[in-house]
Amino acid sequence: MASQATGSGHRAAPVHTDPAEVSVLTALSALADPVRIQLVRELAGSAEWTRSCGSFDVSVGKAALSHHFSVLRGAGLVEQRDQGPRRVNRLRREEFDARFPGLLDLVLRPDGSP
Amino acid sequence: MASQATGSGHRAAPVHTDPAEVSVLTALSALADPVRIQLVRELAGSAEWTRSCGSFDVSVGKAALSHHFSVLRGAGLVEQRDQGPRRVNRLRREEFDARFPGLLDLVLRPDGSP
DNA sequence: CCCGGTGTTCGATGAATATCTTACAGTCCC
DNA sequence: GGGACTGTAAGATATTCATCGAACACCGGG
Repeated sequence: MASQATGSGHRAAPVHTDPAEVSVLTALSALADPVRIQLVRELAGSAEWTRSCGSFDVSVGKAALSHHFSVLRGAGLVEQRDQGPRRVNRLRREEFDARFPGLLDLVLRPDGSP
Repeated sequence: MASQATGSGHRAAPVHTDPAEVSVLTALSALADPVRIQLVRELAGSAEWTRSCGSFDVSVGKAALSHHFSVLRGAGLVEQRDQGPRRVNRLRREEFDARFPGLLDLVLRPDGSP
C-alpha cells in the first residue's frame, strides 16, 4: 500500500468533544488548573500541529500530562492527531471561542493585565 | 444614640478582595463550582443589596453556604454588607467585568446558548 | 526482529476542598 | 433580658482530583 505522507496509524484514536456540547462548568473546570493554563498558553504560542504532548515545559510526569490533555480534549479545547509515534496538538481557538466568546482570550492574556 | 436607618453593627466586617488583584486562576476556580454558579446567577437576577445569604435556593447547609460566599468574596465577585441580623449581597458586575471582560457574561448566559 | 522513544492505562497515594454538625456571636423584637 | 433568627468559626468526614510509578501498546529505525 502507498504509505501516507504522515503515517496515520491504526491506533486508538483520541476521543474528542465538540466545543458546542461543552457546558460552562466543564469549560471553567478545565481551565481552573495551573498546569492546563500553561499548556493552553504554550499551545497558543505555537503553530498548529507542531507540538507533541511531550514537548511542553511542565513540571509533572507524563502520566499526569496525559490526564491533563484528556481533560482539555473533553472540554473541546484541544484537538489531537497521531503523527507517527507522537501525538500532535492543536488549540481549537475558533471553535471554542464561538462557544465561549472571550474566555480563551482571558486565559491567554498575561495575568497582570488590567 | 440616634439609631441609623439600617443599623450598621460593629461586627466583624467581611473581608473583601479587589477584583483588580484577582488572578485568572482564582477567578476561574471560584466559578468552577455548580453551587457558586447558581449563587452568581441568582444574584444577577436580583436587585443589589436585596438578597441575604440565606435567601438562596441551594441544596447545601448554611455552613457550606457561608464558605461559598467567602470564596466568591475572595475572587472579587461579591460584595457583602451587614444589614441588621442579615448579610446582604451585591454582584460586583462592573468591577469584575473590568478585570475579566466577558467572563461574567458567559456564566450568566443560559447554559445551552450557542 | 529487537530497541529506544512516545503516550496511555491502571492502581495507589496524597492533597485540596466541599460538606456536615455543633457551638458561638451578633441583631432585632417582644 | 430572653428568645428567635442569621451568619460565622471550628473540627470531623468524605469526596474529588492531581500526581506518581509501573506496566503496556504503538511507532519508527537499525
